[in-house]
Parts: sequence; C-alpha cells; structure tokens
Amino acid sequence: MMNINQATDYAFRAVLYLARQTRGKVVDAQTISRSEVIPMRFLLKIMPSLIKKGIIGSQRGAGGGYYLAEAPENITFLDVVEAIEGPVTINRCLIDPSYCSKNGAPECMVHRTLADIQEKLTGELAAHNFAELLRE
Amino acid sequence: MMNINQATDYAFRAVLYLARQTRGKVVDAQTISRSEVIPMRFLLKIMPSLIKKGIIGSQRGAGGGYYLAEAPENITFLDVVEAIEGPVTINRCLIDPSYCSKNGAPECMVHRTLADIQEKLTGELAAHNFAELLRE
DNA sequence: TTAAAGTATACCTTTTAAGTATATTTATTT
DNA sequence: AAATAAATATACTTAAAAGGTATACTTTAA
Repeated sequence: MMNINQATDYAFRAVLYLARQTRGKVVDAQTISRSEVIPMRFLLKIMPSLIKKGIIGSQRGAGGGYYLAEAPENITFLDVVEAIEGPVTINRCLIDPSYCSKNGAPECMVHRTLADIQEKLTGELAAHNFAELLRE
Repeated sequence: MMNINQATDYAFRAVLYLARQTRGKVVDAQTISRSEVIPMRFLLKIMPSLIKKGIIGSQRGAGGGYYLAEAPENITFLDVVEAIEGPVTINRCLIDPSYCSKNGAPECMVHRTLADIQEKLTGELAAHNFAELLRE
C-alpha cells in the first residue's frame, strides 16, 4: 500500500505538538504522550531518532523533556520520514541492485521509471514544512 | 520506507514482458517466469489480480497462457500497483479514521498534508504508462 | 482422451511492525 | 548529599504481513 508506518505517524504528531509550544519550551514525554495519544514507551523509543536528525533536542533529569531544535519552517515532512524510516525508497532495487532477481539489469525500464516517481515523491515530502501546519 | 512490495515489482516486469510481445500474443507462465526470473508459483498467484483489473487476459488449457488485454499506453503504473496492492494510501488514517489513536481528530493537519502528498503520488504513478517503457 | 496449461486454496517460514519491560544514566531539587 | 524525576539503552514479546511453496482441481487444445 506504500504507506508510512505507525512510528512515523506518531513522530509527525509529536513534532507538531512541540511546534505549537512557545519556541524552545521543554515538554516531558508523558505530557506529549497524553496529549497526542501515543503509547508512552513507544514515544520514548522513537524520540532519539528525531534528536539524531536534529529536529528536536532533549533535556535529561528532573524537569527535563523535549523541545523543538529547529524553526518549524525548517522542518519538512521528508525530514521526519527519514529520521524514523531512513531514506525513502519505493523499491529496494533502487538502493541495492543485487536485490533484483534479474540481477540489476542495468537497462531496466521499470527501475528508471520508479526512480523518477520516487524523486517526485521525496520532492513533495520536502515541500511541506511544519510552519505551514501551524497556520491553517 | 514507503516501498512497493515484491509482488508488485514482479507484476511490473510481467506486464512489461507481455507489452513487448506482438499484440495479443499468448505466453505461458513458465516462459514469463524464466525470462523475468520470477518464482513460477508466485507468478501464478499474482496474475489473477492483473486479470481482474483488466490489464491482462488468460487462456486456459494446453497452449494457453497470458496476453496483454489493453494497449500499453492505456496501462499505467498506478493500474498495476492498485491491481496488486489495492488503493494507494500512504497513511491508514486516510481511509479509516477510526485507525487514528486520536480518533480521527477532524481538523488534523498531518492528515490533510498527507492527503495532499498522496494525491501527488497517485498522479505521478498514473502519469507513467507502459508504452513509454517500450520506447526508451 | 490425455496432457498441458491456468485456478483455487491452503499452508509454511521469515521478517517487520508495534508495543512492553528492565535497568541505567543524567540532572534537578530539597 | 540524597532523593527523585526524567531521558536512554537494550532486550524481549506478540501479531501481522511478506514472500514463497504445495496440492488438488478445472479447462481446453491436440
């Protein structure tokens, strides 16, 4: 079905939640979990991926939590998808030619067309940022 | 990773194989399986989905096989994806609101943006047909 | 009428998704 | 300095989906 996974869906909501706070405000995991109806433990597991990408930051210890590390207009949908799922690849043969059962026939037309479609998709994901979500 | 599955990849290659034959030619499953390096039994399982969509047709009995049921220019990538995987939905909340753990908050911004992205993706899939693959 | 095809089902095995649990580290507060 | 609140690291579990295989059956040309 070509869909994003649940973790990514939760990540979108967590980032949007932080984007709605006053800039730099630190919010603990439990508050985000309750507000966005995301299983607490699961949220705790995906947050480090967003941190590694530089989308959010964290403050450890009592009174700690998470905060937005970038301006909302600089965080795109592509950033979040890549943070959680890694590079977007609509067909594995596009990253690993050995994956193809025809052994990466170099002149594969299907491959080329999928590469084109994939490029359009990533472009579209990159075209949407979180500032836009705050406005509407 | 937002990728199509293996069955769809095989289906693309099977359809392209038939599109390369002289119009209406009947080719048996084993020949397609060998030429395109697709596991025979697996190919046999996915072909009925392409038939239901009207993309290919079949001839049963001795000397039977499969043939293209449409002109290549009328078969799009979207047709094949939908035949095998059903409707393209990048997030399940887009087809089933009850799926959302926030219970389909009607004014969900993430939802709206994903719907937009999905529309662009299906448009892109529909913009590529098999006649185009024959030319290059 | 027999053999070569596709069809229908059902099964199996591996991987991935989704979520849970435990122990540990960090840092604030008292 | 101790207690406590919070994130982090790691490992485990369960369920579903992906990918493929096997068997029995139906159709039809030769």
